[in-house]
Amino acid sequence: ENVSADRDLDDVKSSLPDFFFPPAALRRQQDGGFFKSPHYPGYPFLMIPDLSNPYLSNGSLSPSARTYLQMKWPLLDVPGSAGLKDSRSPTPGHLSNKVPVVQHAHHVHPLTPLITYSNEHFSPGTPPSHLSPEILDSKTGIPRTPHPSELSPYYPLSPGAVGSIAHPLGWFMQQQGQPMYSIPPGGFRHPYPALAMNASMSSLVSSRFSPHMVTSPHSLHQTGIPHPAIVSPAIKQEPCDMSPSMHAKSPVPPKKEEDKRPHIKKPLNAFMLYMKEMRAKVVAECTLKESAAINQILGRRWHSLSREEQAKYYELARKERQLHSQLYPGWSARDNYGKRKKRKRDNKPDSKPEGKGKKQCVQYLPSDKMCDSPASSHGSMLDSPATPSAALASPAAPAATHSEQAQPLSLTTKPEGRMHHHHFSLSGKASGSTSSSSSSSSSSHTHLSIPIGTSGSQSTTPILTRPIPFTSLHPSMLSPPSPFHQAALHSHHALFQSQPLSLVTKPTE
DNA sequence: TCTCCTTTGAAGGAC
DNA sequence: GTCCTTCAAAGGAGA
Repeated sequence: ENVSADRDLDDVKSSLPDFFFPPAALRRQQDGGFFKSPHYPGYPFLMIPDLSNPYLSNGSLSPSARTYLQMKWPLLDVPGSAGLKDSRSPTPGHLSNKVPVVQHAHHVHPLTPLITYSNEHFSPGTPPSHLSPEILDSKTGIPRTPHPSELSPYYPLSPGAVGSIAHPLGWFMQQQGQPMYSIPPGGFRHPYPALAMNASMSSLVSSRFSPHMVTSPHSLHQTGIPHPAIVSPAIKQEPCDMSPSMHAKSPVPPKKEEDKRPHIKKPLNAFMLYMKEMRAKVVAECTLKESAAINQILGRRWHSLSREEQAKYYELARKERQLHSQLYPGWSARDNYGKRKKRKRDNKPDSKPEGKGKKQCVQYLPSDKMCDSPASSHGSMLDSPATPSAALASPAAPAATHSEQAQPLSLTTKPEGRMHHHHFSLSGKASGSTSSSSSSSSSSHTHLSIPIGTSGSQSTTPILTRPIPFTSLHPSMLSPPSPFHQAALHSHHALFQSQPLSLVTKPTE
């Protein structure tokens, strides 16, 4: 995966000027080859068990965190007390775009290592070395403006916008080459007190971008918030405040105060984070291009992840939410309701099975289209294996799904999420996730299942799916069952022994 | 141009 | 506590 990820990254880099991505040799020189070969390119510091505060008050790594780091990344040289790359370190962490993680970890905010733009990091005066707006060119010795990726790849500048600020997760998203959030081109007037950018913050932001960026017509509003969760109205095509200059040009009168609110996106959940990271890889491996199909694959892969792997993303998501809540104390997910075009929903999952659905009963991943791989899973495969990973990885993790190995004729759980949980859940907590997905995509079941055995009745539509044998799957699509999975499978078998095949029927009207 | 599709997870409202 | 709904990302497909 590392090779693949590096390759992807290199591909991206190769398309950019050397200014942005110095030659590998130079990079190695800059980072001293310190982290040139991380075992895992992502989440180096987020995987630390003692996430609440993996670092000691003096900035050094706590023993437990150090141990974990060493275990997780054997090649990672984890200093004992001097700290990884201490903020006082002569080697700026941001010079390494490989493992930015470490670069931020040492000057971690007490809350989380993700917060690099809390006030304490924006104190007036000369910013610390790791936040220095300039990087000495190793060739000329002349200070140069760092590339966003060096600051934080997580918040690459959006087109025409300037206002990205280093995001602690930047390294995580770098491979995708896309910003997690964007800043309104014209900035905005934030509705939340916590969004106010103080002078030091503002100066830092402006100082961290090259002149042409700062002088962009869409330069960051003085009171703009350099957080990526705020989406550009230009992109989202949603009502949003504009800078004075924009107002001057716009014949459209300012809208209602409420409409001026910037669109603050929801923080990404664990799966979304995973998707962002893995999408490119799946796309590369598979000939499929449709996101819906890719997402199906990703969904399956997600379930095939080990508990530890998922835990990384849950933790990452947790940090992201934490950060988000700090930045936008008054924000509520409800605020975004109705911001996007109302999705046409069928409250009754089957009111119109073949109704407007454009792709009803269409398998995104037909069995004969193996995308030379995996995923190619049969649509029905999507119902398979199950791993209690998620359920155990996080308190909020959903219950496990079932395994086709244990259940030759597996049931699509989409329409009856709750029921699904009741039948297959291996954990006590049955989150609403499954049902939520079913509700949000009321017709999703038809895409993933092979309707069979309708018994000639139109009144009910047994949602049955016939899983594909593992042998028909591409190896890369399925992870070999880990001991954890095996244990889960075992439990699952037990479950099924006590509850044979429960047909989930979908009443139609 | 806009919406749908598809995935999981989080959050909030209703009951 | 349970259930339901919406949104977060992504980009091809279809209207």
